[in-house]
Amino acid sequence: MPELPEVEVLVRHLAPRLKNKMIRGIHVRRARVLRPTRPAALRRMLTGSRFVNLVRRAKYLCFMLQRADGGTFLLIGHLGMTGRMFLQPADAPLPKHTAVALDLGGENFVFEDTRYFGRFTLDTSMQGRLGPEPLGDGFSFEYFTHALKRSAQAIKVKLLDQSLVAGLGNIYACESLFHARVSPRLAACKLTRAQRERLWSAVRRTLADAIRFGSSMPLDWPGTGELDGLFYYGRAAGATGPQEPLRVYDRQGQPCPVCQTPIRRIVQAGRSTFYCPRCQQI
DNA sequence: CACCATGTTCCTTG
DNA sequence: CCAAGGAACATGGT
Repeated sequence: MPELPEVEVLVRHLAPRLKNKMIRGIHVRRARVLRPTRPAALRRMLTGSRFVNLVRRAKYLCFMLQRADGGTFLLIGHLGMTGRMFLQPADAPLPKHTAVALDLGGENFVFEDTRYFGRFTLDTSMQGRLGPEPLGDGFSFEYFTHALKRSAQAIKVKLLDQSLVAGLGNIYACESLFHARVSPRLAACKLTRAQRERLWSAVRRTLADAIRFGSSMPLDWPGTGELDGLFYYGRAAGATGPQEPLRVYDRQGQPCPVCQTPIRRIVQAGRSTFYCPRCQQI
């Protein structure tokens, strides 16, 4: 479900709603998502702590908490493929695939994840392996050029490498390559300067546009509404608005929005890639 | 039954 | 040592 834009929109939604709230208790229904933190350790740290801030790093949610004694620490969340996080009234039943729920008094903060690939942990070690934020200053054109220079791997696969640039997933990697008119099969070191410039810009524009899109409508955070679809941005009941602006992802066989050539699906590094074979030639 | 799914990590192979 | 590929994780949809 979540790539950088979905996590960003979620963080903006949750941050003001969690700020200063105290955790009264914690239910761990699926200890696997805590790895390597143990349930007792998480309970000891969280119970009695308050949320002081929430920020996004790549696809991770970084909850900053403060204990009663004043000490602060980080809780790291990741939505995996199917995770959701939302607040619901204390008397509402927890969803079937609730992994963790935090008792905030009048409401529960729920981490629900059908496939349980997500994380809810005190382990921060993955942060050191992440590349720069694609929308930040660290992801300069010079950095991008240097990072692609010596790799013969397909550019699509490189865009999914979180140590190169952190936050792109399968959807936005495909969409960015389409916007840049670069073939996903092109070896990273074979991109021309013009192609690198287009792709560098397209990555940033595609992500920024998705954040804007996700921010522009009321969203169905628990995903229980009928309009919940492929994407995190299931519209809240009764909401109207533009269609999700994906041009090639999950559209194999459908006409390219630019040239009408059927969109093609191939497999790279075990993941589907969608592209227009005419607009994105090698 | 088959195959597919927004992600990450681990293991094997070269 | 590194790069690349594949399987595993777990559940549900088509």
